[in-house]
Amino acid sequence: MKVTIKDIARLANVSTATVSMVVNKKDHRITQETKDKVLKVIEKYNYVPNRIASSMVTKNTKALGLVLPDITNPFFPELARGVEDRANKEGWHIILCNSDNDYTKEASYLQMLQEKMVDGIILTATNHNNSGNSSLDRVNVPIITLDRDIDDMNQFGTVTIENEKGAYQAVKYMLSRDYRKIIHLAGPMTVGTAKSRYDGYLRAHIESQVMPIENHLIQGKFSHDSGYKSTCDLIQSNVEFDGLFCGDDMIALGALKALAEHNIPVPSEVGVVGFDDIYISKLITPELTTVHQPIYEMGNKAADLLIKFIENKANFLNTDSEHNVKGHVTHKLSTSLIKRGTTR
Amino acid sequence: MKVTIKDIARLANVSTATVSMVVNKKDHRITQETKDKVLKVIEKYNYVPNRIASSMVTKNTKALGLVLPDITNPFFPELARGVEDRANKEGWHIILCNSDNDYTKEASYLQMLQEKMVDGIILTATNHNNSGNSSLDRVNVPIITLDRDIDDMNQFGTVTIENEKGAYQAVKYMLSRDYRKIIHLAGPMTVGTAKSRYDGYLRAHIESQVMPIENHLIQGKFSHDSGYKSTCDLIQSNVEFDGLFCGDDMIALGALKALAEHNIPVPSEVGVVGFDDIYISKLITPELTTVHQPIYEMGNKAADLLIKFIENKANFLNTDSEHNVKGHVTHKLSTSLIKRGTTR
DNA sequence: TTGAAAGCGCTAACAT
DNA sequence: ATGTTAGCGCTTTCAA
Repeated sequence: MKVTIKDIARLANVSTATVSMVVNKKDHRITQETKDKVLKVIEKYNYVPNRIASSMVTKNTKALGLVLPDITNPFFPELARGVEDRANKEGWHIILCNSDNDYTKEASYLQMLQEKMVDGIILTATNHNNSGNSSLDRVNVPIITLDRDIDDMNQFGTVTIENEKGAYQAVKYMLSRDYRKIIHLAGPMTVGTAKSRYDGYLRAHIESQVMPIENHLIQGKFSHDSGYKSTCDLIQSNVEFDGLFCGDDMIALGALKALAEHNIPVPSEVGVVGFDDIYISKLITPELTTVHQPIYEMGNKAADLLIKFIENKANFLNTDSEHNVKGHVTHKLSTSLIKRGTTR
Repeated sequence: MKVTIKDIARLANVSTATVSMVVNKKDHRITQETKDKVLKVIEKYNYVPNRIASSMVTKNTKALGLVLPDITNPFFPELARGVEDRANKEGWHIILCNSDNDYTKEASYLQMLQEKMVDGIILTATNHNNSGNSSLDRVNVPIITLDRDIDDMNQFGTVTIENEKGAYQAVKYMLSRDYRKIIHLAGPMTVGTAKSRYDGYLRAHIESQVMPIENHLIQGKFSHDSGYKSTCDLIQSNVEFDGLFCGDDMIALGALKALAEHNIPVPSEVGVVGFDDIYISKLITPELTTVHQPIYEMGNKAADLLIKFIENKANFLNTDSEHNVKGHVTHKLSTSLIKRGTTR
């Protein structure tokens, strides 16, 4: 039989109220004597407070839901770690959910998390194109979106990075290194981040007064296979190119593989640039030139904003965040170009 | 104000018991009519059942704790995914904890998880050398250890792989490919898996009647940096070797990097074999020859055993598991050698 | 400084 | 087929 607060109270000859207070360190006005007495009994009987029961009365669970596409994608573990570290610091814990970019799965997780009474949700959202009656509208706990911004307005905040600018800087750099025929191996244009990165690609060309080559945009998925396949096709089709600006690092890794298999020297003949700076980027040879995203920090910041919001230290609305009319907080982190071995 | 089961009951002109039954689909003997009526009110008022309150009375949370060293280490996301998929299938959810191989942190997570009333815990344990009065003894929920077996006997089960055999096969293969001076770049020998893999290395040599070269064992950490550094040192010191059998893939990746930087051709001059088969292994060029671990399946199996144990479908004690005297279940999955480009 | 007791939202045994 | 109600383990107000 599990020992409860009542047992401890009885065994220590005090009331449950007293035990509760010492357990939760709200014991300013409890004598050291009773405190010790209670603590001793707790220790002796290995009492574990039931936080579920606490939650019933305090109405908070100190639990956060973390919904992301797939923890197996190397981008997300670091994000998750950023979230977890911030959360854990003050005794919060996180419930991990993989949505697989599946709208239905996401919705069902969102429902589940609410039933579990999480105090807030951090969401890397699946496409919510069709605004209106989305599953997000039914969510009545604070929700912050991460990495991908979405149109739904139910979230109180968003943490993203400067996708357009990051891409712009990368492509600008490629052009400065005399790469002139740069193909963009993009992610799906339905995803906002993919679109923004393409915008950056274009702006760099325009500002540099270089005309992008014909059919420079190749849409695919954010995956190794996609990058590999696109690049093989490219090589087969005899399109002339000397640069590959990739929508993310996984695409770049796939491209590098294809290039290596066809004995095309990198960076001398073809330059390759990725996006994200996942840790694998610097493990390979040559190391990948890429746009660094502060992934860990993004997770950390999102958790931080969310927790502060929940705790209503409402001064989360300050300084370095920019707000829109609806009180929606947008926190945009900057990227930086990491020049490594896949560009000359 | 949040709408509760009472509200729904009142609005639908039924009792809370009825609402409870339809919400939980224990509605065999409720007329379709009342069911519909209740469902309509639920929908209309967007009622979200409070599972915390349910847990209070049912004494189960459908929550599992997952404690692992670091989700950021590429071995673990796949494990976590295996766990999550199995858990989610039947409505369980998981609480993710990163222990950083820190004993204190692990203990505090274990405590927290119990307070949150998880129904079970899946643990990739930090070293529990000093048996006796470990933090595990204080855990009173079912716990299953994963990947690393430990001496503590509180856990009801363990899921691991055949480390010795996997290593044995790998080294046997290297020898068969005429690599004769094989260095073992091992993980810390304090970790059981590292020790077993070294045992396999030795057995392969003995059986093949090949004498391991002097100073063939180099201990390090299971990390890229460690592999890189060890290999650089090796090259600098002019030790003659033609093979590197690595304690895990991260070490192998580091070794490959060092080799590439020193222009030592792989696999012609030096063969490299890893262990784990993390997905990165096949993204690099040349692809890494390695010992495949069914990582996802391990997570899946652990969650499966744990859930079945909790649900007391106690026939989890069957067929392909072997038991020890104390009713402890050990499930050992097999490895397989994946021959790729880093061996000739 | 400490205790008594109401009540959080729900389930399940029992009653009808 | 549906309703009544005790009680899960805790916190917190109010009283002593």
